[in-house]
Amino acid sequence: MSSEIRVRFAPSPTGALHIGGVRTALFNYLFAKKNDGKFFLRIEDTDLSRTQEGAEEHIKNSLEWLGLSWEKQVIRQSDQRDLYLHHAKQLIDQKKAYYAFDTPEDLSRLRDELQEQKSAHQHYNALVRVRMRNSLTLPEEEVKDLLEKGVPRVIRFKIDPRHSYAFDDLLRKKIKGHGSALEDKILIKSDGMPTYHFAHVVDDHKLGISHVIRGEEWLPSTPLHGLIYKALEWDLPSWVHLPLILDPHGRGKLSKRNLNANDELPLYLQEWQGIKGFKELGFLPEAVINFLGSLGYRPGPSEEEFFSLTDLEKAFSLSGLAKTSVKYDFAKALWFNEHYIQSCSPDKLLALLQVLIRSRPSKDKVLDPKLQKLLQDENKTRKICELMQKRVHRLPLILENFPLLRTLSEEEKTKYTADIKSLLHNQIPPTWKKQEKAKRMRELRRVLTGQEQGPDLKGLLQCWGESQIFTS
RNA sequence: GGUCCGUUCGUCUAGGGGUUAGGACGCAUCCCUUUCACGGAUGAAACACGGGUUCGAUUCCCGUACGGACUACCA
Repeated sequence: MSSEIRVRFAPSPTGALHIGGVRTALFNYLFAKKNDGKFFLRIEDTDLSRTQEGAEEHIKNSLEWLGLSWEKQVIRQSDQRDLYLHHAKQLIDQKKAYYAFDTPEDLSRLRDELQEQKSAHQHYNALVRVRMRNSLTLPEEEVKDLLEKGVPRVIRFKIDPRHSYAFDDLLRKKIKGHGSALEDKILIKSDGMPTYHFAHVVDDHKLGISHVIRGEEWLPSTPLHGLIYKALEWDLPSWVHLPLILDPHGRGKLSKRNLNANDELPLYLQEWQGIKGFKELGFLPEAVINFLGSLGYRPGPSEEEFFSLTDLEKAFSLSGLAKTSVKYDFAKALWFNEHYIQSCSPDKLLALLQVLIRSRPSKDKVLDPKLQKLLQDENKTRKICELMQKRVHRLPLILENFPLLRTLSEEEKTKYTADIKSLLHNQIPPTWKKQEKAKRMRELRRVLTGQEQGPDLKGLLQCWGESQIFTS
């Protein structure tokens, strides 16, 4: 076979794609791009009960938003259950796997028992299988009978406890495992669907995957996966286990339940079941790429902090990957986004803001009528962008933080008209003494906006325009 | 409990047998400015611990501690 680089991202459609998964997808994609390889998407929907409506679309939309493209051929595991069954039966014929008829109650009793005995390894293994109901212990006739009657059964992989095994991980040293610490894992569940362990091996082989780049949570089961490859007499892929993204305090894997309710950190790229993602919060895809690409990755000893997807595609190397898990630092994500908002051209920023205004969910706060009026004028909108560009780290803040115009009392109008008119003509009012400019400006800002601080006051006045200021 | 992985400022990291251990985020102070922000400057802040190996270890080896992952007919 060829030495072509072929990688895949294989999420389960059990919910929204979260940023840990996105990062895994990103590194797979980059590795493929850098090496002129192929990047596949595979939907791992072997657990029918957990598959969620819309999740597959959500995953695809998220990747698309970031600009990650995948091979047209998308594999869905639920479409090919016969394939897995075929290979599992092949293993049974070769005595490398066996049928097991234990009921859930049997297994639960077993677990309790092993726990009580404080057994070193609390597994369905070589020590245990000899006293359970399976095709290794039951008479051949009875097994045949049970199978014919359609009694629920699973297919388990037979682990030889006497051997120890070692496999390579490109990021680490050898991954070592002892047969005695491994379990006779289930390959095919009683509903006929394969487990992850079996399905992904079959599919990765079929797709000719050269490198399995996935999260570190799979490291402990990699010896099992290697053993399955060997049992099937297939070539092993190279493994790369990416360190995990931990919650901000490093207390555990980043997940919804690990976050405090008041953390308000986005976990998704795009909205899912009412929870806003990076996109809805006003992040640019460039910022998210840069942020995720800097979590556990450095392009080299360069001190450059900013890189685009294209930069990464050109330069990506596995040697830049860190071995240590990283904490989710949202402040850094905001900083990247601020940078990319600041570097937008006026046209681009205007376009982004217009998309935002159009897609604004109705349940969000209603905009101030005066602001709304400004937004109907493209030149005014452009001015708003100009005034706010250097002041926000998320797009919607351009609107949310834009100072509102107070309604002036008649008395105030009389008092400030001359000053306002001067400033509208870009001139400091002639009646102001030089040393009181700051004081006057502050006073005027307070009168007009009710705030002590904000964007350039002259700019604000010109944006609002004379008629709005006085006719309200 | 068992198995596996990891440990450089609070966070992301660079580095690597001899360095003033470098950068970035965040934080603080100052400058700029009509204010805030932006920008600029400066500052505080790290090699988990103990043993080896070595002339010398933060860097290599071994332990310990700590952290994380896994331990489902979930992925």
